[in-house]
Amino acid sequence: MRVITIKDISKKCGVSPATVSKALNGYGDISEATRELIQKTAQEMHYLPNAAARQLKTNTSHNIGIVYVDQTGSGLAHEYFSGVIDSAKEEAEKSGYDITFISSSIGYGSYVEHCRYRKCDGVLIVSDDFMSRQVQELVNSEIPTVIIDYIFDGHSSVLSKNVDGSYALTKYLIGKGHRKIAFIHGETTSVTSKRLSGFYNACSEEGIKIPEDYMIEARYHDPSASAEATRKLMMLRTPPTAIMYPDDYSYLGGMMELERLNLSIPEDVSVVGFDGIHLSQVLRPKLTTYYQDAPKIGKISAKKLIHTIEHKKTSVAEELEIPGKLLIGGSVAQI
Amino acid sequence: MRVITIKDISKKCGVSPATVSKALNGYGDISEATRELIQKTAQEMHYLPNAAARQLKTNTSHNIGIVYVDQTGSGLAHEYFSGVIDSAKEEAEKSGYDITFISSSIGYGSYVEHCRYRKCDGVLIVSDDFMSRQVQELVNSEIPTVIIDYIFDGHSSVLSKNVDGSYALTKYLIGKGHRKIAFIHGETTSVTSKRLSGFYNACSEEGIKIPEDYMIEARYHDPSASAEATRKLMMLRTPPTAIMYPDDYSYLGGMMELERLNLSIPEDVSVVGFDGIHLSQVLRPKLTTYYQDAPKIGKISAKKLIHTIEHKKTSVAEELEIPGKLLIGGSVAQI
DNA sequence: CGATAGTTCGAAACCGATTTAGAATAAAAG
DNA sequence: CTTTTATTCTAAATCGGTTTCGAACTATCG
Repeated sequence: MRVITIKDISKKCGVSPATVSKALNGYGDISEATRELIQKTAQEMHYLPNAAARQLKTNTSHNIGIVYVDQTGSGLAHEYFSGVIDSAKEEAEKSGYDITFISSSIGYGSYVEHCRYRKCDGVLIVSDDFMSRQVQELVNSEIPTVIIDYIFDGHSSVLSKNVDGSYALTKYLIGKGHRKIAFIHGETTSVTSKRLSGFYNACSEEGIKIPEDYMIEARYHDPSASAEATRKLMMLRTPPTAIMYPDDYSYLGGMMELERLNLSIPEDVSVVGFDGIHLSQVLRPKLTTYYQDAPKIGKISAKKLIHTIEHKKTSVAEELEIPGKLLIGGSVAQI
Repeated sequence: MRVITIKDISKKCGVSPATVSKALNGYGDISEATRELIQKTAQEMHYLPNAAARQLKTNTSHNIGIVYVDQTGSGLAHEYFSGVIDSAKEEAEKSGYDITFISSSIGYGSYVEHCRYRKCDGVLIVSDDFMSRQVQELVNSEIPTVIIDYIFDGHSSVLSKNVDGSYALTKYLIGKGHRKIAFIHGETTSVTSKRLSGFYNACSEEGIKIPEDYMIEARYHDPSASAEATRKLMMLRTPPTAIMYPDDYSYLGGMMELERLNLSIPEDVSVVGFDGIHLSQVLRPKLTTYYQDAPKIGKISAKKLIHTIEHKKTSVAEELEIPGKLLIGGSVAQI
């Protein structure tokens, strides 16, 4: 049998299509009796609204785009981002929104155009590269956006309590007796500057002065960049006794490099990460790191985005900070 | 300014909307001159077709659904599945297909209904649970499907060369002198039976008889199931010298359990996994495992699905086997 | 009882494209 | 110069809903 449309129901019920539409969409000017009849009939006939028709007329798709750009090319394999996306998806679905990936812009001029073509009601931006023209253009477009792990003025962001996280890690290291602490930090972004200030706060509280060559920039999620930074650090006249990595994934590069240099963790050098992905907890020694609550971040950002979509006028931009947790492993030695 | 429609272009060019549509879609009955004019104008005006309108009329969405069910609840965090999905996405986008997640059926009766509502031209099924009614229903629907890691009669599947993989692993163990090999294998599925036959082939070639209690079923991607199985195995009067795990992720459970039992790898017991996810290669010792070419699997399945969609009548169901690779780590001892 | 208000419903326009069937014109043939 | 054929274009229907505005009817009120 053909696909059931609103017209089929209207015939069966002896009412007009307009009435059916209203009955199904909870309009007030339909009597209880006909509403029930129509709903029952729709059920019986396995009626399924036509998303395209609805979208065409209402100009909303109940679709959320996810822009996920991963410069390092490891795809969805980043556990942290995967976690965020996955839980955002779940949350969105609860409100009847589906997820469409806007990762690529092939065939369209840009992300914005891709979103417009698919009429995404809103977009979640999870990216490694917020500086790209395409992302900028998207953020400045008419499409509601929520941004993960980055701050754009006048837009809502969701991120971890980065200051706290990095502060906690630093404090922990200091508590273990470390004074010569190196920080391999990510490229300059709003997140990085927060982590830096957490770091400096902790240091200055303890009266510790960090030499300049202990601070090295290395791209997030890029093990080889962190490997190189690690090498540089350990080559210094006075190498650090502890290294903070931009993230757990990057730490893998450091780990390998230390292996190559025949240095063992934590005997020769202590390390901490950031993210608390599953991976970090199965390494030996277990990595001491700051857990970012990816599920919560995803959930909150979906909620915020949907709220923004559905209350365009009243909704205001917010910067939402989600608490994480210090995970203590065995990667830091007492000295 | 408003969104540009085909009508705006038609006005500007002094032709009918019909002509514009045809010019833009490569119909033959349009003169070169007008076609060029129209295309240029469309460019200039930043025309973007309305996906909904097109979909409504043509009844195709250029949208591919991905059903990803993850019973274990770890979401997209499974690196293998993430890899498959990610590369399928990339491939699909090359052909102008977008990806919509059909993971949930909340708000719809079922996956099929969800797909029908969004008018997915086809569906990629990546699941932990192919026995579920919903998946069955979807596979038996009118919607073209390609299935990852499972075989449904009359449908296309893409999977690794499981027989070879498990054969290679077993052979490797035997080559290292192992005779007492236990196999913690996944639940009964087409994939599992292939892996079992690869295993038995290798064993019988070498004249090795595996006792029944060396064969334990444990759910795929369930570390705790594998942990329990590991415990059982090591409690046997004559425990195995080597254990094969259903997959790398499950191995983590085994790893922890062996740690708890104070057994070291590979000195006390040798282990191998299956999947070759990144994780397995940063563990120490590095896990010996069979790498499944997730990117290739994703790519091929997207290709096959799109081909099926675009050549419904001529396309035939295929079972595509993608070769993987034995990754030799340090988790197997010579005895 | 006529006027007014309130309920319930339907006609019709509309969203933006695609596509069929045929019109108009030009070119070729007789 | 008429007829045929090819070429290029358009009118109009259509996809399946939503929504406005008014019609029809019933109930309420003075």
